[in-house]
Amino acid sequence: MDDAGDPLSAFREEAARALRAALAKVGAAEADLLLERPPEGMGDIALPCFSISKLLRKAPDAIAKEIVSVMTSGEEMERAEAVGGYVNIHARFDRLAERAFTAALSDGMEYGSGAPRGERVLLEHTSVNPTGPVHIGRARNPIIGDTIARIMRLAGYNVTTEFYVNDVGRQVATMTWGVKNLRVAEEPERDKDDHRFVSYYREANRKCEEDPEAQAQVNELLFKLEHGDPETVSLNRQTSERVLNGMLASLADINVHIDGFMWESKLVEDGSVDRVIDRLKGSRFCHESDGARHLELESFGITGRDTKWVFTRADGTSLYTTRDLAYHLDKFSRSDVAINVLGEDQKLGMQQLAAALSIIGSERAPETVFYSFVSLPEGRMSTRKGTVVTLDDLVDEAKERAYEEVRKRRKDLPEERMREIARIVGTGALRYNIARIQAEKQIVFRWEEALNFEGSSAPFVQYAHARACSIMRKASAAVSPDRAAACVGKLTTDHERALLKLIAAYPATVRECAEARRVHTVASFAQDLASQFNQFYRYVPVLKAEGDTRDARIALVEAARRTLRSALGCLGLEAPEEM
RNA sequence: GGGCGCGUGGCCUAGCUGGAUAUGGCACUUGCCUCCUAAGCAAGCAGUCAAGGGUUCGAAUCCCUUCGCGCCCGCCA
Repeated sequence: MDDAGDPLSAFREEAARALRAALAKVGAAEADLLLERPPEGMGDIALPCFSISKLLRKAPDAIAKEIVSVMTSGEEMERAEAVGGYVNIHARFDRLAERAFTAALSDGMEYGSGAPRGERVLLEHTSVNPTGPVHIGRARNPIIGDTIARIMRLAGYNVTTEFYVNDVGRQVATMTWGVKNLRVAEEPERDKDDHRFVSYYREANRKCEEDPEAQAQVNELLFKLEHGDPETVSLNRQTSERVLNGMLASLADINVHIDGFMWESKLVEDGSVDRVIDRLKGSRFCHESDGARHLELESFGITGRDTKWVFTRADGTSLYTTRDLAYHLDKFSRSDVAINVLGEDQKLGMQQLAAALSIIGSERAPETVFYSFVSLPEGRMSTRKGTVVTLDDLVDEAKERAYEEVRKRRKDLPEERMREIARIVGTGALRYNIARIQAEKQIVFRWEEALNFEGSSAPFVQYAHARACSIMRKASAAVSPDRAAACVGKLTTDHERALLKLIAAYPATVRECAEARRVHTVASFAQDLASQFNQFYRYVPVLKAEGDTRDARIALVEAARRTLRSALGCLGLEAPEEM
């Protein structure tokens, strides 16, 4: 693996080698080398000696001291010390700084990039029913999905994102029936097809609840859909496509763009679903009752009231999960790693899908990132009931509030520029606020939190970037990597050193987040980096410094700027040059 | 009834393959713009890491029980 882009790797490897050798010398050659990051100011890498203590039957601190005394020195290490049962190793700052500057300031490759990897990653996200506007209960999906894609791409993975369009199910059929048979008087809240058609969807649902005849008609439409009745298929495709386009416009507003689409109807039309059904029928887990077929999954660790997994209705038509099974087989044929971003309500479904996959002999299973729902203080959102805050409303409100903030401080800017900054800052605040929280935690949506413009927020990070840009504009020229590396000795203050160390940690952070398919750690890294930069900015003059010191500081600002921009990019946020 | 997840200062949150004084932010109080943009910086206030038990030299982290919240257990998607 190519670690040229990671300034810390040489130090980490040297420290690991030295520690392993030292462990052998003290008679603990077989101990695991679990290294961790010590607290601020206590070095750059640490070996806890507590588990070794069991092995050697000695006090941890005695072992730490012994290890330190037998450790060899190296190019990358400054010193090792024993503190409270830990061996803390400090990196040689100059070496680290040289490597960081070389990696961060070289043109042609974004800082943080990992070496290209061979495997194809197919990342499915969002995939919501095209029955109405994207609301914030769903908005977590595109934000998490798009951010994972960006992080993984930077880390070197070959990622394609895909949206699975559920255009053959009952929900869409209900909407299509409504569009065809109902007349909805109310004007849509917005002149967009997702907002327009959701009224028909809601009205159709209401009708179905009170009128069995309407319900029967929807069922008939559903049957025609699955049996390829041209007129029905075409009308259904038209409505869902129009709603989908409305949703995609909303997603584009928060900088989410999807590479490809798979229409569920295609899997029905091209026979993939029938082939899957045939394979399931041949399984010894397959049973039939009243014409419907199901798999008995009790032996697959699935528990509850019912362990049946139904895959064909009595009329022979397929169900959502059956079609999803066909979709997964298709995904496997096009990728080496398949990742899904799904709401936590899909957990059982995914477990069943994995069981079904193994039953039909697939060696592969998708990897899934689950997230909990965003709810309102008054409870859960529902498209059908209309208790939603739409993404479009949220984006408008964010831009409006950000505009007020811009106007407060930048009266010098032309209107158009103020609007542009407000857009960047406002939509950024939204994305950041979702991305910063661990996927499995529930979120209760509150306007004042979603549109927070200070502290742990996108604007905080963007502001640090804008400040760095401001310095770079005023500095006559950027500093070359070689020139920067030559004056690292001038970086002597704690503020400078702490900032540089954070910058140096960026590539490893990106790599780890990509591997763990984790988003929120990049958000907190960005926050830490911005905070450290702001302290540096406050206490360390750059433009007023002279000679090598000035060049070293300009190089540090430029490295910070590039790192901030890249981290913002991972989060799908724009990096404004002024705010 | 069963399964999965979450529960950290008034509010939001990090840490959770056990380990060094539990991380940041919001709110609140108080300082800092003749100085590269104050969307900033600094200081203060604030914690029985849901509760109880267990394992361990050591538990926010692992195990058990209980409580609270969310999600799921459809011939819906």
